[in-house]
Amino acid sequence: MPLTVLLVDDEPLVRAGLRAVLEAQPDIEVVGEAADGAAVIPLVRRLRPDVVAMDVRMPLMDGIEATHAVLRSVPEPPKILVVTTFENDEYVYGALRAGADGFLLKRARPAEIVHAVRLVAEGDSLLFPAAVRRLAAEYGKDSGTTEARAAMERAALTGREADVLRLMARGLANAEIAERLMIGTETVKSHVSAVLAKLGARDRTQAVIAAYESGFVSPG
Amino acid sequence: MPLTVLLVDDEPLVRAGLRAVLEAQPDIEVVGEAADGAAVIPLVRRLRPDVVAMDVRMPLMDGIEATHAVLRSVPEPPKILVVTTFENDEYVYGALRAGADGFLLKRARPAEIVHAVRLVAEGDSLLFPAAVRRLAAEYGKDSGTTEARAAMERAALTGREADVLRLMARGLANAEIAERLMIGTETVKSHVSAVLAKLGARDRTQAVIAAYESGFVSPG
DNA sequence: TGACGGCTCCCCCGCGCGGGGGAGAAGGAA
DNA sequence: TTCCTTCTCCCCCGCGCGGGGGAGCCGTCA
Repeated sequence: MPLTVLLVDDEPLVRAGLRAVLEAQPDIEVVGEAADGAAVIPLVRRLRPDVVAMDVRMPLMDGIEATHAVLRSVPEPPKILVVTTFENDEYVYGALRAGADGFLLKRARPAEIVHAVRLVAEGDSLLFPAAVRRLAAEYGKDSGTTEARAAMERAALTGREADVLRLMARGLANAEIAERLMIGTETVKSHVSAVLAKLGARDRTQAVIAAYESGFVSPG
Repeated sequence: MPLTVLLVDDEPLVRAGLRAVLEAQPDIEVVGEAADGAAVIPLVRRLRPDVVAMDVRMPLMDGIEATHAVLRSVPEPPKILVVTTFENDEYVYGALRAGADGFLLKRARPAEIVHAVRLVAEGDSLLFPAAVRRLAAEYGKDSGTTEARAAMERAALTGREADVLRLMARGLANAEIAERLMIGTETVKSHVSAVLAKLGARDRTQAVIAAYESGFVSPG
């Protein structure tokens, strides 16, 4: 009996990616897809998947509400694996509180994705054990950084720009970044300018602030 | 090359149990044992284990301090798997903040124990990802890295310098800070220079990073 | 009374930063 | 193929930033 998975994401591309990765496994079967949280409940009722891989950010009904609904829709609800782009997504905490069983970063490697699906399917308590769940319950949330995070998403930095921003956020000067990345300082300047433009920042300090506020980098 | 594990627990019985469970695996080798956190560092230096299974509650030096010490003892520190009896152990949150990679309940089944060791060894980000780590930091209320916070305290900024740093951390230029504080730009420059000198920062970007890392300002 | 620290303001000076251009190479998509 | 993005590197130029000085005012404390 294969491990059945239901994919829920508003982006077809992401669904296709997940499907490709998961179907490559002989014992995993993607039994359905949904583009929005509102469409999930009937699908869960009919397909009874073992795992629901759910995006947190979706139109109409987001992953938090959908998680809530799914868990109350059937007597033996599927495991919920929350899919997100940013580690410090406020929505993740919300989903956790709603009863999600695990979460997964979109930039995870294929092996990690498969791994995560198997883990939640097994009901592995290492993912979101009660202790962590309690943490989330007591977490005050609503920090107002949603704007910053949205801005960071809209920015759509390229890989190299992200590299540069990470090093900027560690206090490195252009020449130091160039040395670290083994490229010329003029190249670094180009990337820095691109980052500033995309983030709407006037100087590197504002860019670094945006990086912190959006959770692109985290203190500690 | 087997997966090497170092056991740290004040109870010999627990160590024996873990050893029995882990040694039953052909690819896992228990390379050493310690009865207290204080004894861990030299062992880690000598044995270079892949994973340290560490009890949080121990005499002399507890698992939190020990985790801290281990992570600073060698350039490529082992993964720390925190072992605890209770799920809601406050010490677990402390260990998490100290940089532990995963945790394990003593009442876990043998298969789960082996599973957990393998997971942390693989560096699986599903255990304690940054989001959960941040959650723990939030929960503990004391934000910021301990070192960074200590540095900020040592800096002993004057009231005005603190004002200026706060505005710097909001991305304001010197002229804007001057306007906001109703003082001259030259005055602001004086304060900025003082802040940089006290924080050991080379430029305002590094100062702002220090402000975030120390919890002087918080995202959101 | 003097000494000290904090806040305020001023000067000069070097330089890294950021804007505005342009341009070639590589690789994927249409 | 052509088109586009990404990454790479180059030029010039203005300017804000930060360092190094100095200085006056006003409190507190010895």
